[in-house]
Amino acid sequence: MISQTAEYALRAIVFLGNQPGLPCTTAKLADEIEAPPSYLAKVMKGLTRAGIVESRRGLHGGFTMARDPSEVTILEVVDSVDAFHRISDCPLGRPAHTSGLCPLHRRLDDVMAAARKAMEYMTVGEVLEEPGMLCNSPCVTGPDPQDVQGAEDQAGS
Amino acid sequence: MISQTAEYALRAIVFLGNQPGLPCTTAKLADEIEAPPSYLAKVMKGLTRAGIVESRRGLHGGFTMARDPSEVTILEVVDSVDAFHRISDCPLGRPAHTSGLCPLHRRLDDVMAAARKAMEYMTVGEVLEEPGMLCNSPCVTGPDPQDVQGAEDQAGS
DNA sequence: TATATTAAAGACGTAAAGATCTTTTTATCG
DNA sequence: CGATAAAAAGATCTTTACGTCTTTAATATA
Repeated sequence: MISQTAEYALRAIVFLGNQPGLPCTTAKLADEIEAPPSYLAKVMKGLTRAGIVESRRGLHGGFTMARDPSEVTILEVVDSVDAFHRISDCPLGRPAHTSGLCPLHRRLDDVMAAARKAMEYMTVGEVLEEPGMLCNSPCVTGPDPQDVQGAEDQAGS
Repeated sequence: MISQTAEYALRAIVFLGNQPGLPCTTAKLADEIEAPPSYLAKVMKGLTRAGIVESRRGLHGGFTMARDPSEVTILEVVDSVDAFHRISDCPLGRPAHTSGLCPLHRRLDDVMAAARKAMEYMTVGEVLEEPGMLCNSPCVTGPDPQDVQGAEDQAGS
């Protein structure tokens, strides 16, 4: 639902939002948010094109927030790198459904709409203001992933 | 968000729910719901394992609903073929976040939770009962996809 | 102006989702 | 029993998302 690409974008924005004015290079950002540096470079291009961050090349360059974090929604960030689609047309292309979706797809679109709306109302500023350490705050001394995986409820035999 | 695989599963369930008792073969189902037959066969295995449909091999075999459509939620169908995950652990594995997510990931998990809950409350029966033609009803004479693509609002340059 | 530093752009490689095909197993019917 | 019809199982192919690498363009500083 939220792609890996969107995850990286969100982590990057949260980090940049925490250092207003200070440009951060792709390399440093990647290190901070634990994203692959070369891939992050691509992701940042999307954020730049969307006008969420500003980029400066050359020495002392890097990325800074282009707008106030309180004016940037989570949805904008997600959409800028990985368009989050609603269902607007019948996936089966039924001519009878060109105006209005069938009961099934209307419901599925409702789910999408709910998720979209939830993200539209969440701003980056809100996330920053909330007390509690962010993932990319330097809150720990060493990385210790602990590899807690599994123990998911499995319905199949 | 709702994968192609889940789409096929949902269309199949809606079709089967419309013909209680009558077994439908993979080939017929695929034709009706416009899914690739060989791939649909795989998808149906997931639904069978989850106990949502029953399968019968041999002549006059096929798939039928194993439970009443009103007792089957959209979420169950989606989960049976393509587990829909919540965010339970910090994606960065921060030891400080083993109990509780950071402000960002808690919000992202909220979005997931909302989507999940929405699907949990939608039953297949509800979809079937609603007036309005379903995508896979034989409501049209010929397929005319019309290829209406594009014209999406684009936030970029 | 020359050099170092940085993002932009794009070619290329990898992994996972989506899709196809073949073989095996189970069932029906003559 | 033999033939046919169907799902189950699994090998393989394709497409797309994810990720790496190299080259180019822009910016700062000496």
